[in-house]
Amino acid sequence: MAKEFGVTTRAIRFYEDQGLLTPGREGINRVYSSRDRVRLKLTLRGKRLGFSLGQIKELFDIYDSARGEQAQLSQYLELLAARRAQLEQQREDIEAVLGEIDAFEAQCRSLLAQKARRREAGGPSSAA
Amino acid sequence: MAKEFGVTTRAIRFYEDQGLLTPGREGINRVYSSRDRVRLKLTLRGKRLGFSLGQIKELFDIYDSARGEQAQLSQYLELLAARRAQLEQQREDIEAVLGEIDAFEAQCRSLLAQKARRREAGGPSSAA
DNA sequence: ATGCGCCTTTACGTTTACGTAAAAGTCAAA
DNA sequence: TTTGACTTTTACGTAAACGTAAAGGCGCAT
Repeated sequence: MAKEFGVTTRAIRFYEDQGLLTPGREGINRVYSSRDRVRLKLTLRGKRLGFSLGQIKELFDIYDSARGEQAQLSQYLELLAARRAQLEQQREDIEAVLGEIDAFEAQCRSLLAQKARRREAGGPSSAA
Repeated sequence: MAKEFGVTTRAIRFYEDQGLLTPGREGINRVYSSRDRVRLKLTLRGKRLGFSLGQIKELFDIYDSARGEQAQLSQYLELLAARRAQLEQQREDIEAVLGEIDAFEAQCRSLLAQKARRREAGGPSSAA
């Protein structure tokens, strides 16, 4: 599974220690179910978004106990709302940074074009 | 400035150590320019997106040496493209997670509604 | 002069998320 | 049966990003 997802076995076992994965055993060897594969995928996605393993586990735990009492359900809804807010903040941040990157790229390209024109006009000299 | 941005002075000084901020001095005391304020804002935004301080510094350094040689400019464009790719991946991830949160929220709400109906119909008993 | 509040530097401590051996068990091929 | 490839557990090490004292300096109000 490590190769499959491009992570080390150490990382996978660490996720297991943290309760993110719960592989079965065949004798002593670990057997990963499709559930584990999904969870690993979600874990890596969470990581790409800057979530801590603890936060990711919270979400898993929530999902697992979806049949809890209504008080707990309400609590889950709260947590989900918090996550949603964070993600929307991130989305805003991403739009902002992408915009700035666009601007800076354009600036770079125009500088390069300028230099190219100067090379055509003024000859191959690099002097001013 | 710490209060202004809701971070500790320790964090601010740490960012300075890492070369993200470069406050001036009045005698021994630090004086933060508007440039520092902008950089702190960008730093915090980067952090919300899961960038490391090192990555953030790279972007600052790039921005600072925008007047480099064309070889460097091309290199900068490469780095910008890499960052853009990462951000677009994150955007995808965010959309996916937001979608899942929506689904889970809906599921939660329907469960709560069900329970509410049962309370109306079957009386206040919590049994099945 | 001295206490108070604020700033400064220095330095060790902590958490997170693994990396990196080390030592041992297992299973199949040669 | 021995070797090699793979797995397992155990455990110490590490980088990042600060937290948290500790110890002292600066200015000023009393």
